[in-house]
Amino acid sequence: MVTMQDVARRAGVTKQTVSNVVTGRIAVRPVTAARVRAAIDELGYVPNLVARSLATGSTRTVGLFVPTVGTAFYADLVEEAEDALDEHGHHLLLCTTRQNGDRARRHLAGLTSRSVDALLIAGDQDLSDHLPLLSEARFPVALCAWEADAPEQFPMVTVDYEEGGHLAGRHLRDLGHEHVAILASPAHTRRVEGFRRAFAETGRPLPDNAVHLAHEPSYHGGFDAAGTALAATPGVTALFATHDVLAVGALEAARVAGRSVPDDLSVVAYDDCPAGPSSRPALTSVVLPRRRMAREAVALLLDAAGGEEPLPRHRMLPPELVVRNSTGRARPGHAAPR
Amino acid sequence: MVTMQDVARRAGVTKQTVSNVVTGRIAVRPVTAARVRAAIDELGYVPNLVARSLATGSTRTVGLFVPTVGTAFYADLVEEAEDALDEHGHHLLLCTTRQNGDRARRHLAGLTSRSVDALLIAGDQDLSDHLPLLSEARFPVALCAWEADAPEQFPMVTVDYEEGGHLAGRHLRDLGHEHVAILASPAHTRRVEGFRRAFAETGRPLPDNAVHLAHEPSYHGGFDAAGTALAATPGVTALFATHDVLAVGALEAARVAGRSVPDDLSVVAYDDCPAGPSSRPALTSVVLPRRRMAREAVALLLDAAGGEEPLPRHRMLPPELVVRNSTGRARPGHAAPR
DNA sequence: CTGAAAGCGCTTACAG
DNA sequence: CTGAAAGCGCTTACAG
Repeated sequence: MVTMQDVARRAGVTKQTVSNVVTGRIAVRPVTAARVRAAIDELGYVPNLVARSLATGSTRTVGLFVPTVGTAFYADLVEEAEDALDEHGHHLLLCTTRQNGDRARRHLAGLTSRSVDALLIAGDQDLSDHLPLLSEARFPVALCAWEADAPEQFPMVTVDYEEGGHLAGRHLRDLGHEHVAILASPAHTRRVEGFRRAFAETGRPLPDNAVHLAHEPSYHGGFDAAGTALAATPGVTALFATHDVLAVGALEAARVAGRSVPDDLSVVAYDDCPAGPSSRPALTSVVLPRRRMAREAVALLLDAAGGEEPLPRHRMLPPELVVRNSTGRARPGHAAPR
Repeated sequence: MVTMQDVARRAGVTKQTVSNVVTGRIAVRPVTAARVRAAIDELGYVPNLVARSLATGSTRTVGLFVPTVGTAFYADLVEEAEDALDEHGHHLLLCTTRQNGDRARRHLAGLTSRSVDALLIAGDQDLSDHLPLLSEARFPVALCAWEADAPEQFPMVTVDYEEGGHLAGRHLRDLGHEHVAILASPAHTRRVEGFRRAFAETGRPLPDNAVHLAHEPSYHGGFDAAGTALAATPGVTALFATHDVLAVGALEAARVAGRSVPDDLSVVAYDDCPAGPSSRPALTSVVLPRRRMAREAVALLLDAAGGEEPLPRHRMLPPELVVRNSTGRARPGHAAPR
């Protein structure tokens, strides 16, 4: 391995000067700098970042916790975070927590001993119980894609999940739907709240039993929940699924039940995934600015790593409703009498 | 930050002894060890891995290059690699190359200066042109999920892509299909070769124009290619898509063309993705042992990082055909005369 | 089994 | 603008 010392010798200077031209921290006379650079090229010198890290305390590496990388949402988030990090010369240490508390804990220890500059935690599904542990982290921590109650102590950029639900509800309401069912994953309380609000604010709140919990966040979970919902209340004219995969299952359940979408039944989804636009019919869905969120979260994190107090500490990005072909006007004939 | 020296002072020993109990490299008298461990707990000492890395030369960190993390195949591969790495106390530096040669190159430099122990490159889509660069890597490199010609110099574990195509072809052939079309991504040459072989070996090779290239590896790419294929040769009774997403698009194209699957048309896919089992009808598909592949690749890589020569250097895992509901017997009525 | 010394490759004040 | 010295927190022979 060729070292800074080797370059110095070759260029006829001291290694301190080499360090100066490499880091650019202190200006070096142009002729000298050129000689040093030539020596670097000739020798193929590559700075040893672990030595630099030991001296400076910074590794230019950040950790990223995500529940999984197997959904379009988190896959996009990871890729965008990586891009943003790359632009700042940082690298990414990935940990997919996958509902495994021990792994998360072990990784946290690993990140600590590796002296990462900061840690970004995306998604609150797995980490809620580890929050106390995080207060002891020796590096800045930031949160993103957080749907549950946000711990005040960490900077965060997230999405207005509740407003997303509200958009979905208002859309259905404006289309004249009165009898609707909700297919929800247990963690999606905000989305459900927002959806309910859309109906409550016109004086027609949804009944408690409008919600049907999916036993798993998958096609089958959606299929089963939709089947139950349709059987329980035949008068239902619209379905709100708190996640796209649930909606795809719901589409099939509708077909099995002899309901045609959107004529006999409207379906609105949440968290746009690739299957959404390409399913039949294409799903109307709440879409979250996940890439933008990842990018802003990284900026926040890097600010914190640089010792700056990020302001504002908590950002909330707005969702959007993309109307496609799975929703239409309520057809009175199908609504059960109140 | 509490250091080894602090622990030593507290325990009344020298830091060398602390090092010995932490690493376990040299045995320490039980009473002493206990005293040291107590001091570690009291002080909350965490070993500084970057200092250790500088001294030992090993970072217990490996790099992973994947084309993307946005498909089920690579998402699973990443998660499994992470698990396998975790079991060996290693961490994962992720780089999704996304057809961006500059990023890959920049990351390679980053990994070099960070002194990773090794690099795993999954997928040959983006890296083929960077191979020469890799020979200069200062750490072991291993390959996996490699469909193109394998560079001999690197250890590798991959899947028999050709045999996967052959399985698909034999399945269709055995079902009596004679007039088939192939919807392919340009890079999937092995899959196509294997598929052709299944027909050639019975003396009825497929015509050159049986292949229809998808303009992009997506639902739309599959939809368009299938539309073209069906229009070009109305006598076709079966479609082979070299990727699941293409097959999902093909399913819709079949519907538009008034062909019902599997009665009027059989469709077989490749590279099982979640949409496969849940599409209508569920897709018959070639499935690759991606998790097993990731795991074996990590084992290979860690062997190499440990200085061992991995044997065998090249492993090829067998694919499987999962028969679901998108394939059935050829119905003579639909086949055009030869 | 324990202790004193040198070294890993860099950066950071501090004199010149 | 350049050079000599100390230090980042560990590990690794090497004596005792």
